Amino acid sequence: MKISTKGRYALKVMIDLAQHNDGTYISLKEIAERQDISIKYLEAIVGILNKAGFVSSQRGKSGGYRLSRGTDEYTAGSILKISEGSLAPVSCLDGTAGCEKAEECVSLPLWRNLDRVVDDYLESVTLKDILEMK
Amino acid sequence: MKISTKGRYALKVMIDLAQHNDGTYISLKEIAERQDISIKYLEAIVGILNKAGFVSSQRGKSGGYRLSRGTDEYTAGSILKISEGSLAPVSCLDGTAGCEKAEECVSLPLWRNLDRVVDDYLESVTLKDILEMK
DNA sequence: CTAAATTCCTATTATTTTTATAGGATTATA
DNA sequence: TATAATCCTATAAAAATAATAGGAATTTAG
Repeated sequence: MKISTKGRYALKVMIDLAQHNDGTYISLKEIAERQDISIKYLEAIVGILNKAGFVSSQRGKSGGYRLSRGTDEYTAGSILKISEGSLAPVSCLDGTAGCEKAEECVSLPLWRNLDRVVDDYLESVTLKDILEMK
Repeated sequence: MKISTKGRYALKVMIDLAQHNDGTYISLKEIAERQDISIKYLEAIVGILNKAGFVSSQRGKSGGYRLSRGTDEYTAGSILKISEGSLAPVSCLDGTAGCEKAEECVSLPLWRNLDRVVDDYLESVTLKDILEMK
């Protein structure tokens, strides 16, 4: 039940951008040094956040990334879902697919409830909240 | 954040044994057929449950497995933790290790809370509850 | 008694997913 | 116009997951 580095690093990037949220663009070089993650791997992760509109980018010299909304407008859940693809504990709850044996599956209600519990919590926490947590 | 087949199958085995909980020993052959999982893979999974004392085994002809306690004495969490090893969303919350940068880690409180939320839910559900869920 | 059916044990293999790295094209600015 | 950045596609390395294989040990049913 682990969150992969994609999700963890995506959250770190968002937190880092939030901590340097002064309207200027922050380069991956800076983030990579602060968070101790390679620039190349960060490129892949920030690419996802960028495509999803979670960050704005500026190419070229002195370019970089910045948050595109206020820190209270991102939930932990939204960041993790975008970067991980899905947070569902079993793949039959991913997207639209759904298992054929869903009707008769005795375990499914448990997984559904677990999914709900996780989602409820992660959607209740904003990036702003995370910065203030201790 | 997926539960692996180890955890899913372990739960299936426990549910199957609960559904045939008449004091007799149920062979892996039966369970394998009902749950559509290979006997060989089941052996590995039930081995874990057996070592943990979750099931009792009887070797030899007409042997098999049966629950060693009442269905209300197993939580979903205990079954999944034994089979998966850990349910923690990040490895720094596994066992005793702990990350060196824990003090300064801005994400950690979120992961701790998520771990708590998951654990609270899964420990609140018993095998008996699962059989009655819909 | 003994053949059959089962658990138990240790390796090994195959597959998939995760975790990156590489190289260079494109873009904007200082 | 050189430099520093994002962006894009492909590839590789490592780790974890999922499963199989072969046979030893055990118990019972006939």
